[in-house]
Amino acid sequence: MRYETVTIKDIAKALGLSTSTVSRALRGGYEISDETKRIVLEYAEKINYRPNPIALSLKERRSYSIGVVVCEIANNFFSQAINGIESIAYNSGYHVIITQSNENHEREVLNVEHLASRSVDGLLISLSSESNDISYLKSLHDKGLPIVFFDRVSEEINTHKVIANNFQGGFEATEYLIKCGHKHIAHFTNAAHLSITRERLEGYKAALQKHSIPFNPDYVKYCNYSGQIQEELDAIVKDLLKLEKRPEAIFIAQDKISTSTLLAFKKLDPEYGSKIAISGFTNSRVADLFCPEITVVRQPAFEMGQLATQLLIQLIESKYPVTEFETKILNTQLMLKQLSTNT
Amino acid sequence: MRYETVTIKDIAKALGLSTSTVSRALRGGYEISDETKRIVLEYAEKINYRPNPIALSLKERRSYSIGVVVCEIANNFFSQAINGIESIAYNSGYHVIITQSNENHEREVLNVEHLASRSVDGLLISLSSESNDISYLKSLHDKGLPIVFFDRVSEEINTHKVIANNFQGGFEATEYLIKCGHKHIAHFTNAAHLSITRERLEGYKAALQKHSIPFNPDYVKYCNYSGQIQEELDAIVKDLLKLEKRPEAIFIAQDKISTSTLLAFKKLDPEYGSKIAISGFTNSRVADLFCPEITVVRQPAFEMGQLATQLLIQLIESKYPVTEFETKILNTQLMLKQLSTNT
DNA sequence: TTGAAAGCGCTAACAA
DNA sequence: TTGTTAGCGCTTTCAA
Repeated sequence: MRYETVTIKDIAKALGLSTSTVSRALRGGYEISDETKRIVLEYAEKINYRPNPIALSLKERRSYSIGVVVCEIANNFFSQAINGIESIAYNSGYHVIITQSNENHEREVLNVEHLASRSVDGLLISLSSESNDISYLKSLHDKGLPIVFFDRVSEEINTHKVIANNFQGGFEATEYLIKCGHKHIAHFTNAAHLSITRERLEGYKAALQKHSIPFNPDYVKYCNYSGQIQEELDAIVKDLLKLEKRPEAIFIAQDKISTSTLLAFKKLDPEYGSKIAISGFTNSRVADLFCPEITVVRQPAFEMGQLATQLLIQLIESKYPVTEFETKILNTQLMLKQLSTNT
Repeated sequence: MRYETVTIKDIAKALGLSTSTVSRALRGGYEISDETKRIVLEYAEKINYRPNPIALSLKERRSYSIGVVVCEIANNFFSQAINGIESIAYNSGYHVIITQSNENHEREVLNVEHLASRSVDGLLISLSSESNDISYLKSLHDKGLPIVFFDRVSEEINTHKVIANNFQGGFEATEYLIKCGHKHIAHFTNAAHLSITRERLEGYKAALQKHSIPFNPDYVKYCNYSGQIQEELDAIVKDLLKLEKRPEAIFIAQDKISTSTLLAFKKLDPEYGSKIAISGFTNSRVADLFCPEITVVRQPAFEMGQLATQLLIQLIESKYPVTEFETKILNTQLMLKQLSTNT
């Protein structure tokens, strides 16, 4: 025994009742006298009785908790999404268990299996950039574990999905740069196979096409670690600097890639770096403070977390197997600068 | 039943053995024939058997998991500390359950009680700024729950503590500003009663005193929500702007307070804001990118997380009640700018 | 209205 | 070497 806890048995013994009577009194069963109920409740209150959720989980095969897997929590998008998740979960009586994959497939699998074995009632997941093969998830899903994808989703599993309008975000961010007069626009993005990567790239391409700017594959750079490793961006920026025609602008598809890019420029060619125009996905509060400034595409992270959680709880609490699934697409927002006199 | 799981019973039935034999085979007990062991292990592997940790927790009254309570995960200091925590915990066979209090006492209590009732084997906690009364923690600690404080600690509970050298950090950050030639130096900090607030304030005062600069209480501003609420800083900056003698510099004790301050200046008086010298505690990677730049005091967050976890696991696994506790103080680092030609 | 007993998955003391 | 049984905390038939 690790440390003292009051159990139903203690109450039963103290009151000269059976455990089942105490149990019924505690959960307000109707087949019990008001008097007994009162006595039990009062005593339980007095000794600060708390039911043991582990025993309940074992019995009910559920835990009133939901598992969350994201690649990293030190990311404004995910931490905001998690706040959205918690806001709904707590109000619906669920606890939230947060885990991070660090963009590592193996860690993702470990996390998911741990969550599943701990009887989470459902799973919210944004895939790691290494996760090509998600058969491990599929088999859990097939066994009946409710799963809702958000942000980085997969076609391989048929369930609810909540994503930002990545195409729109990519399109607007790119078109903004075009409207600023730029024609040579690079694109730094995540690992190639991720859903968000594809969608944002499509938006980028569509904007170029609309304005009759040729697509140049040399301008597209993939980051397998989503900007978490500075060296990755240093190498990419070096590549860029070697190009015959250096771009005048970059559309960056991810928060950390943006900041790592700025840091790389600052280190490798601050002169050029201070002139280049950048637009990018980020949910940072402080992007406004950066030099150079970046024009921000913001995702409704909090709402995405909320919505994903609502859908998940719906799945969990559904009396019948759910067979109709939807993919919710929430609009991104291009944050245009206030044209103030003092910048 | 939520979803299909293989149990030891299934294996026993399939193999015509008793559950205890299977159990022993699985956990490699010596009192078992190699043959039986082989058969069981092979079959378990084949059907992908996973022991049910909930049943284990119920039986052993422990869970091989540790609970973490921080005020917010969207904070570089804490997310780095959590990475340190996870690095040690995983290697020692523990899982980590992360919760956030949002600087809210009630939420902190809920989180801790949930963690405790879920049989976490120990607790790592940095107190919320609202948490004056920690008797709820004390009673858990008295019942035998191992607790290690980090960052924001309390004297009321006698246990291991891991903190940064906040005095030193405050002293160096302030003295740096003094050496830059500033004499009127404000100090923005957290809620007054937090340990980190006291310690950093002492460092600030000591630096002033060393350089014979009088301490002006009007220059010290407390943020009860640690900069998480922009309005709080807007109000403080407004106050500052009204002062007869505006400070030329500010030492800021917290990450979010720094960024919220910069945003407030940008909004309220960008002219003045761009001239003021700022030094502050932050573990952000991107502070270098800010305009104006801030001189950074960095805490060894990752190492603090690691150390706290090592101490906690030591407590958890100790065969005897531990009565000797220590407070580890890790040095902060003042990040001086490379004097480059191009800034 | 209350109690006795079984069972959730697993381990371990005791028996065989 | 293997099986039987009790028990972790709780709920829930079934009996009284």
